[in-house]
Amino acid sequence: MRAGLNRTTIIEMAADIADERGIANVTLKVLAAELGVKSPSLYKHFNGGLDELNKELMLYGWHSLESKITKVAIGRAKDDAVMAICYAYRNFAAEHKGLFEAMQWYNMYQSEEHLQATQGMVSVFFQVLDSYELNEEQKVHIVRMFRGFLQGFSSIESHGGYGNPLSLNDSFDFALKTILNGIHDLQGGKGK
Amino acid sequence: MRAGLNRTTIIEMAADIADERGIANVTLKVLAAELGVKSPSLYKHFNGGLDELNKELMLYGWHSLESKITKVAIGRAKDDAVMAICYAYRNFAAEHKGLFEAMQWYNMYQSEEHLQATQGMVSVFFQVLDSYELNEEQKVHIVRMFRGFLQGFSSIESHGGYGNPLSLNDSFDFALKTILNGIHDLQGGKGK
DNA sequence: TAAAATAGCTAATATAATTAGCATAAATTA
DNA sequence: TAATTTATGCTAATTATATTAGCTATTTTA
Repeated sequence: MRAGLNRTTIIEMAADIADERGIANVTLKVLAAELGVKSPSLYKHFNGGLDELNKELMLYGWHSLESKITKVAIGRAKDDAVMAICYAYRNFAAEHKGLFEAMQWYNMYQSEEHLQATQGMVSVFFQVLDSYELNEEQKVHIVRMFRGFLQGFSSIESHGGYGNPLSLNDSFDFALKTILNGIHDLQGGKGK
Repeated sequence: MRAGLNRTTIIEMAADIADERGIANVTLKVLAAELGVKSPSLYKHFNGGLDELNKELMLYGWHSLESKITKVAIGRAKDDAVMAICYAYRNFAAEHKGLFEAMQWYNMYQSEEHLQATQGMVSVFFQVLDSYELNEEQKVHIVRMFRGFLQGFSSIESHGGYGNPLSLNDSFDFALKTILNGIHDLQGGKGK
């Protein structure tokens, strides 16, 4: 009997372990045990060992996130679409703490692959921003602002870094409204 | 002859290694070699080994950042102060890539100590926001927004995650202005 | 169904962290 | 200042994980 593993099943298990037991437990030892094989066997699927696996985990995370935000953006436009995307991002980070951590952690090795992985998400943002009257430069600035804010806020929230008892939902909402106001201003007060 | 180490010299060396050779090289082996001792000797200063050292490195980073932004905020008020703080934050992250990474990485273990370490920076923000007419809730939202944005933007920038060739300075500036506009709106258009 | 390729295994090796126990420098105190 | 204590370093041994090498059985394919 063989275990019948492949790259996908292994990566998904790694994501599960990251979320449920923390990123520190994403080791070949733990992973192999969960999959019912011995750790050297994993090299048959990931030649580059743990490094390659972590990189793939990072890519898997960004692709999953892209898929989520693509879905929620369908059938929406303008502020409605932006809000939906941002909430989907934040929810993803909350529901996949370990994976979300891996997504950021493994960008340590800044790579073309990482750029491509986030590009999917960036494209969704750009498409949504097409429903406003903005020039290309403005869109770039706005997308960067959203990405920065979303990653930082989600990361801090996820680690319990916001000490104050005030509602985090309210803060998140406040921030999104603030950015959206900025967008409206650029359009000379045109539609939301 | 003894090496004459203490916790501070060790942590500072760890920060240097993180910045110059990457966080992956912050190991007891490398650290001990740089300090001219053998790795077991470091346990005399850090009972908890590498874990404790990393935690202290994280705290050291936040304290350093706090010190920087406190300095630049002196003698400034309102938008001028906010801009100065934010640029100091971003510059710190750029000048201390490795340390900045450690500051975030080691919040994996969300702890009271981590909350306290960031509290210094939060206090500076609150003090600066006192120069505006805002209620406490608004201030909390705004500080959270800044923290989120600054951490995310700096982190992405630092890892080369913003692919577009457009000026990052302009994007950063755009974002700060957008948030500042939001603050002005809350005050009914009062002073900057 | 024979040959080839694949996916698992065990055994061995490498690297880093950690622990135990020793020695001596430095600091403290009688 | 001598004696004592404590702190800081060392070496040797242990543990944990990643990784490599080489073997075997299963699966796939010609």
